[in-house]
Amino acid sequence: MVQLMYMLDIKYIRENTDKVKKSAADKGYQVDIDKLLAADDARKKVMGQIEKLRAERNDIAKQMKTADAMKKFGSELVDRGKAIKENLAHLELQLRENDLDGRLAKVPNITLPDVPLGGEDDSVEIKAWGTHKTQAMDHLDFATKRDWVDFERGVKVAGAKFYFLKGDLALLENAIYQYALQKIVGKGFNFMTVPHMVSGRIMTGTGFAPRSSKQSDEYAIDGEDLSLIATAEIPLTGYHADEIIDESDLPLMYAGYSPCYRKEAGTYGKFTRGLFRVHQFNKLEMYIYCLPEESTKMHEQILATEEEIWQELNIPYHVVNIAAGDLGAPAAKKYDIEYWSPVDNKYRELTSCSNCTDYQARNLNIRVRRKSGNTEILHTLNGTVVSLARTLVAVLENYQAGEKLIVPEVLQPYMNGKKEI
RNA sequence: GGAAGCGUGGCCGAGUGGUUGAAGGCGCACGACUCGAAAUCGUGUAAGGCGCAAGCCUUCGGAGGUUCGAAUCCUCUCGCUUCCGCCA
Repeated sequence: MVQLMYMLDIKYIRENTDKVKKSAADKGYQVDIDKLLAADDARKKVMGQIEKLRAERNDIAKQMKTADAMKKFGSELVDRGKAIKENLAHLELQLRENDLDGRLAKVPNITLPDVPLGGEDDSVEIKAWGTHKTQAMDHLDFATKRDWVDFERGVKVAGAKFYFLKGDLALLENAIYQYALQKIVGKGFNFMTVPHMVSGRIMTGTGFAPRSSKQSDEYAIDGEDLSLIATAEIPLTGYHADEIIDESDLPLMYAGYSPCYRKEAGTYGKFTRGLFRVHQFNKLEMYIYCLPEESTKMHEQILATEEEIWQELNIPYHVVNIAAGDLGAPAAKKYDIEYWSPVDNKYRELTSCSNCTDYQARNLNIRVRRKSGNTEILHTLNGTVVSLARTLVAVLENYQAGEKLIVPEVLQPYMNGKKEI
């Protein structure tokens, strides 16, 4: 049932070699496409020989079915069959050693035409909203003073970058969650809870590395084929793995809430203080399965929904079209929303939404059945509704009033009507 | 964790060594009937690879093995169900 599925279609790579090479180079990936194509050539050649032998084997089996033939040619056919078996074993070993799949897995998704070239600094601002505040107390100092957060005991219990949220700040996190959940359900997203661990196949299929110890940002469970999820995007992608979905059922819009576990190795520094970059945080994520021709439109819709939230929370932000060099392997295009930090006097990442086109879907074998009856790989997209820890940072920086913190108006219903805490 | 049973196409479900890539049903598509629809009838309908095509090959949870030949027999493995144990 499970076919060989590739990150990118070998046929597509063959027909669009230059485009694939360029996208990989733009993204900064080291992949030798020529070698990959050579491996595919070799594979095809061996496959041809194998198929010829198999055809002969099947033919012999067919002849053997009648008792007559068995009497007449029995031993002759059996001998030929035995010889074929040996040859096949030899050729099939060659095929296994070719490792085309392994090579294909390293090819990243191609980028869409309107993705800027270059690295992190080359991302393009496409919109800015709101009025910047010019001054505020550091969120960690402010929250620590109010006894709202305890990193020291987080360290004692689990290690650096683990924390406890306490009292009104913990309640405020819940209020943000409730507000965002109502918002997204109102938009027609189907809310679901998700497994917080996934198998290696789902992890890699979504585009995350499960346990390649060094680069991996994910926590793997020792002795099990399980990793802690880094985002609800991962189980939400796996949800429809190996399924064929009727065209009339698309788009499928899901929302998942989960803790997100990330090693964040080597990211200590000035701008990662406090709650901004931690090993565990809660996040509400939206996820869409759609027709290939609709993914661009869906991407804009996801972005619009994200913007609506920051406008209602009245937090100044801008939208950035992320440059190729800063895109992960699965994304064809990505928008980040960054809020204006009056503490750091710069924009800092708050949410992110990606169009992964057919990359994740191909890898996990998720297809659409067209009205014509044909099947086709569909497209997937993901976007942050709210990432709670970072949203708290943004609110803490933007809503200070002396010793107190104003509760954003849209959150007050979820804070028992309190206007400040 | 222990025991037993099961894993077949978009879905349900036959099939226990040789025209079975797979009966039957549902669903879906097209056609007929109808003013139109429902119902009914007819035809078609797994996915993937190679090939201009004819056609060939692969796949019956996964990986090995036995055999001239495997959905069917053996081993391992994963999943599901039921019973027992444990427990929120």
